[in-house]
Amino acid sequence: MEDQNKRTEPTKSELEILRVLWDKGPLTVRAVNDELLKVKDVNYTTTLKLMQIMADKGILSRDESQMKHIYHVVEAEEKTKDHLLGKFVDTLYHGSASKLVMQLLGNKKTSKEELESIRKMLDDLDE
Amino acid sequence: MEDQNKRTEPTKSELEILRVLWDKGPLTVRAVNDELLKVKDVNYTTTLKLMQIMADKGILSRDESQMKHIYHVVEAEEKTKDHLLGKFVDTLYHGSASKLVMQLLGNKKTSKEELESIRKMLDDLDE
DNA sequence: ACCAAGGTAGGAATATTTTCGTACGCAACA
DNA sequence: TGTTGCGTACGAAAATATTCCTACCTTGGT
Repeated sequence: MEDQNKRTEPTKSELEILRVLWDKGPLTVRAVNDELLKVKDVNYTTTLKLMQIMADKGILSRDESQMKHIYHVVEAEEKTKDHLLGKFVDTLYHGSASKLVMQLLGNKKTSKEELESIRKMLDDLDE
Repeated sequence: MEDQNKRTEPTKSELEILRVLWDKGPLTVRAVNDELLKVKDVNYTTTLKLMQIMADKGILSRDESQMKHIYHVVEAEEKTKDHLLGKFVDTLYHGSASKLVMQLLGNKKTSKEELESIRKMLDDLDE
């Protein structure tokens, strides 16, 4: 039995920070904030506070050996996403992955290339 | 240019109510609350308030001709889900639908039947 | 030695979301 | 007619999430 279910979800803001760390790897608060600033207006201490909270929760851990602490994500990116995706499928598609994919395929935004890529994955899976 | 982007997302609780209405069709507050009670402990007036707020926001509309108001969802279920799915893909998979599907396929929870169903959809799409 | 720049810590103020207490209306019926 | 059950309305409390002010520390340059 997994404990996936009682896991505490990252909030919206926390997720923004996770995305930066997933993409760029372990960073200082300053670096994370600089990334966020490219997208939205946010005060340095706000990001600091958020990352401290995330560290408290165990979502992040940090290297305090230097004055500029370096934060890194504790759980593997794929595992977190897996959890979030599972919850999403449950919430919107009654747990049916194929219903979700159907919606994706019906979606205008999904390009030919994406569709080809998906088919290839299915084929590869048969081996 | 769509206005999909500035659309205001339903909150978590609002989504729970939407799911009930999507599944069961237009209902009174009492009926929605009864459904929610199967899953969680929630006071009637809480559900009432939430649905009133949703009506204010334009997410729901209601038939007030009877004392027991009947609420129904304004926007088509598929359209709302499409929007939420799009945002999800953007947020977690940099907008790549195939990356999301890859995660889905790698997920233990996705059954053989689901996979077959997905393949069939892709095949059908070729015609 | 001092100052400036840039870092952390933490509490308090805000904003948002969720919950519920209370007032009040209407209809059935003893 | 009065009382009970079930409905709506709405303000305010409570819980969460977000933002930022202020204090203080450390390092580097003058």
